[in-house]
Amino acid sequence: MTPMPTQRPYHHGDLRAALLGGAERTLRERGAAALSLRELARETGVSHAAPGRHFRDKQALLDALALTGFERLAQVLGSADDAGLPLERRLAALARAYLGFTVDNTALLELMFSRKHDPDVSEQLAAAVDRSIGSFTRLVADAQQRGEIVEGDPERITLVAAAGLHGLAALVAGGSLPPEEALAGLDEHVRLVLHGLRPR
Amino acid sequence: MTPMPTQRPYHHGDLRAALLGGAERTLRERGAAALSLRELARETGVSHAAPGRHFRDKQALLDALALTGFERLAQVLGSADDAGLPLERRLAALARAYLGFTVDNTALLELMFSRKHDPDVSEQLAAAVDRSIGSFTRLVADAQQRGEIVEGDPERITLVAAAGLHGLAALVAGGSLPPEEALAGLDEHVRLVLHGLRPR
DNA sequence: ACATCATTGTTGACGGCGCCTACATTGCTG
DNA sequence: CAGCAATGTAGGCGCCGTCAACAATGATGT
Repeated sequence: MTPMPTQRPYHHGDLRAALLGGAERTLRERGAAALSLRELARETGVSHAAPGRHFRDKQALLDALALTGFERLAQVLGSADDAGLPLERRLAALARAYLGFTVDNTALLELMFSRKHDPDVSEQLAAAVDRSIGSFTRLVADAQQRGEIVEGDPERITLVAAAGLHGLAALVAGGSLPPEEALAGLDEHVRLVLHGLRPR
Repeated sequence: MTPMPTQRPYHHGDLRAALLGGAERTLRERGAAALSLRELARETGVSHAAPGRHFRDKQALLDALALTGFERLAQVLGSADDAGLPLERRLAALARAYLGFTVDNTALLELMFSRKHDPDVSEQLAAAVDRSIGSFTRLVADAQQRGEIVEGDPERITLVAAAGLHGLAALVAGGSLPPEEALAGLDEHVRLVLHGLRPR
């Protein structure tokens, strides 16, 4: 008979998902630098080479994590966007959602924007990114159509609107800006982006 | 006699500086992940444990690099700031300097904002950061005094002005935004930050 | 049903890494 | 010029990522 009946069967069943889950856990708890494939394998209860069957190398695992990150971000932003809201409140809601995601997933966010991605996955990644910023794109398009914001290349406008937000997110993710401070000043931040720094 | 008269003497002379220089070189050429203390020691012509005499551990070396980065950034921004310029051009010059530094030192910039710094160096680091954003602080203070921008907490105003810029820098450093694109749209970006997205 | 084969897991090994300890050489200081 | 602190060397430890060879399993076609 098998030595230990409580052992999982030889085949795990869904090792890939288990690895991704475990990886995101340590990512959240101890950061990306602390992520080791061997430790991950140990925690998941498989041999140290098992992860290699599902991810060509460590970077492939990180790429997969980044991809799921963008998908979740796209979903968060998508459900936070309410086209019925007045412009300023609509943008503020999006901003709050984005910063909330950042605060809850700092290490993941760093990963998502870290440039080391395999060209193979870059396509999927680019698509996921598009879906993520899609909420901002829609907001800008709507507002322009209603004449509520300046005309001009919508892509650039979106970039201006999103860059400020991403700057805050990057500072928070990097530890240079306390999350509370970023969240507290958000409404004011949105107001200033819309109305500009010049006096009325 | 010594086996090889062309060899450096037993003591290097200024190993610490040599290590920092070599480290920044590989940082620039192959990124932070590719930086290995042993390889660095090899390239510098010392034994693999020699770096340990000057940097407690790898993170200490990275911290020192980040510190020099902030000092150089502060200098770049300082000499790019011309208090005599009209507001918009003055801000644009600062923005261009910041983004230029980012493009020329992408990996270093990532390091500078990466949160993993030893509390011991964090003080020095914070001071260097203050000197870096000092240029923006001064600009905001001057402009407020002249009534050229809105009143209110100068720190928050500075944050709004700098966050948009840092967002662009972070996207460039992370590889999500091509440098040319960021630089090309800079003037427009500055204009929109000052005047806001709302129509006049 | 069952042989065959692709998939998925295991074991063992290799070289590289960061870091530590013990020791060697050098420069400084009294 | 003796002694000591600073600086470099040699070797070893445990961990890492990756690879190759092998084992178990599940799926497929007849």
